[in-house]
Amino acid sequence: MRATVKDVAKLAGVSPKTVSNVINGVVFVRPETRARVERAVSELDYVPNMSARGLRNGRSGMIGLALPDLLRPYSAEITHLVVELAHERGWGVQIQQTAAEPEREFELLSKARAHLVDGLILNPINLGDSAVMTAGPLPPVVLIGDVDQDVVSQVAIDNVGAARDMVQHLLDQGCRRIAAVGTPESPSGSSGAGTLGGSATIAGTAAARLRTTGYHQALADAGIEPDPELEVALDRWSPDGANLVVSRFLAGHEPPDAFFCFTDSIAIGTLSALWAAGVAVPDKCLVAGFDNILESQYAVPPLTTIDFDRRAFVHSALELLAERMADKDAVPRRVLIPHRVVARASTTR
Amino acid sequence: MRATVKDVAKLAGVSPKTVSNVINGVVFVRPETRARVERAVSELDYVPNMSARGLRNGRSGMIGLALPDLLRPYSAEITHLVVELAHERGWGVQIQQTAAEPEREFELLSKARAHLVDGLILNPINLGDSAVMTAGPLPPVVLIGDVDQDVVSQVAIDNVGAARDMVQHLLDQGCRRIAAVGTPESPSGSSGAGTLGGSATIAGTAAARLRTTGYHQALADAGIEPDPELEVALDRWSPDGANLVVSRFLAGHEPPDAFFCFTDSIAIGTLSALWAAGVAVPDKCLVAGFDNILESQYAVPPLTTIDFDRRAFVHSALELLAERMADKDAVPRRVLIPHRVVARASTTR
DNA sequence: TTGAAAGCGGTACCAC
DNA sequence: GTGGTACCGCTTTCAA
Repeated sequence: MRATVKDVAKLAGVSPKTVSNVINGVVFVRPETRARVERAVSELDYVPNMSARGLRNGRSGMIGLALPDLLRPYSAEITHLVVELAHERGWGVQIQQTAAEPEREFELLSKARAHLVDGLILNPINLGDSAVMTAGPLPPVVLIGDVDQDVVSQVAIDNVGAARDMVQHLLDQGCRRIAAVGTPESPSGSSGAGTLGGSATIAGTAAARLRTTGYHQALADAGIEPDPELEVALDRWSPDGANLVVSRFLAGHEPPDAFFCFTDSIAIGTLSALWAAGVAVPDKCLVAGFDNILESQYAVPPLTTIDFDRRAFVHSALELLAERMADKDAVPRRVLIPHRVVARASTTR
Repeated sequence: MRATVKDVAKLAGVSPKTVSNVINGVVFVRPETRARVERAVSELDYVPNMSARGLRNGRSGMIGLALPDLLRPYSAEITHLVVELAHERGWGVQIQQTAAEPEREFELLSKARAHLVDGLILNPINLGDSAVMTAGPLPPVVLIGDVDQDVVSQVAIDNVGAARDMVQHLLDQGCRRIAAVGTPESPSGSSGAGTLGGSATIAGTAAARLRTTGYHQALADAGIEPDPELEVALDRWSPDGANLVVSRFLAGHEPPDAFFCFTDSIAIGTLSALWAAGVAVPDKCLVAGFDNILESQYAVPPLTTIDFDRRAFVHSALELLAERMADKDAVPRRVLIPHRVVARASTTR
């Protein structure tokens, strides 16, 4: 049977409270007593019961991480960093997949309120309908990614600016006819090359809208009229989705001067479609991505992309969460992480 | 303040026990009583406290998933499926990263014994030194991936057979000089092209050894003497590591007929190195991977790889875990998931 | 079918 | 500095 504080206390000849003091090491305990307790602990192979501790303290020592889709390499990098940096703070990480379903986001908040997690890092997709905006008393929550709200703390990058910078970079390379891949699905379905079916939709994402805005701004600055035909909508930001819509696009259009893909995953699918269509990159057509995932450097050819300090990004998220956990009434903060264009072979001839 | 069972009971005019019965829906409750309780629950916005329930029941409703490195796309796919399939069983998933450090694997088992998780799915790297093999009473554990042991349940694929099949495929394409990328580091450091530094080591992994064995077997079957120069060691199975060692290899050797890469991530780094060196794939050199990650289909060129049913793989892991959780003394089982070679453009001229 | 009370394992409040 | 004790919220005997 499992040993408890009482067993340890009995063996060490002290009270349960003293055992607790030794384990949590907060108040001063006479070294001799401490040693006796520690010996008893190891002798009985005692491990504290987290459920009991959680019940008593009202905290579980775990945070929740909710991402729309764990398959995206971007998600994997975020997860990796959250787990690592949370570990440094002594927090465990419970992971959830919201599949862009508001219902799942709601379920999460319940779990948080059920004291399963002490706080939540949430990468929302459909925040408009999301529970975050509607529910009453919230657990400590930090949003990652772009969302228009000021209810909870948030860490993000300047999506509009980054998209503008990237399109500017493509313009600098002499491109005029620049397609965007990953634009929000238009309700009318009139966009360039059709869309891919699927339950998990990313259309309407704040990021998609903001990056489209940046794309439009850069074109406008260069005096170029946006061509709706060049806006390729996508309902899932994945290589397979991108590969499909870009292949369709190429079947119906001349290749543009460049494809600005809203994520590196999209860019990888785009590169594949161009390769299959026999369009050489960067000789005939440039390709740029967004996020600088690890794989992008080893794409063929290596991919130009938007980079930002992901570790700083996640660090800020945890910092903001810690703030909220310490003081539920702290005023929500918003942290913006700087970005830059990383030019690689896919956009340099 | 948070509502508790008592509050609900009082409002509904019943006892806490009845509330519990309604919530857990196990015993029969008079519909009228049930309705009253349910109304009280929603009126008070009651959410059960999981810590208390966990303390009482001795189960937390969560399982732990421990992977050596969350960055690998392969890990991301596993995580995705574990989270999804565990969700279907009503389990939460706590995620850990062991960084191939036995110490972290040990920490995990502690957490399991601390009742933070009810069971553990562990992808071990250094199982030789791992706590799994040494510790006394284990929580329910299922290993994923190849390991030589019969202490706990396990789900795996036939690494030797799969590697042999893949090399056979390359031989069938007319290759004779076939390099292997990802072989274990030899202690003497005498292997092909040197290795990459780093704290997280994957050398000595069972998978690396088994895939090397399969590679040797296929060569032997074809009457080809293995050439140690063609065994490129790698201490991290990542694109950057592979890109580096393959670039070095190409600087010192003629390109082989083919590279058999021990994972798709390695293959992606290898494709990039070949592209940079101006070696055309598949015209001058074939490349094959292993795992069939989502990205491999959209590599340039699309990557030949070993595929297996990942969903079945994870499903089996959860099934085995459920068995162990139900009966700690159940005899450990081992499930083998079938594999097949998926031939794509990277190995077909 | 439902109610009352005990207890899961730790910790905080108060004494000493 | 350390010991007793109540109590966190839920579930599970045992009675009614």
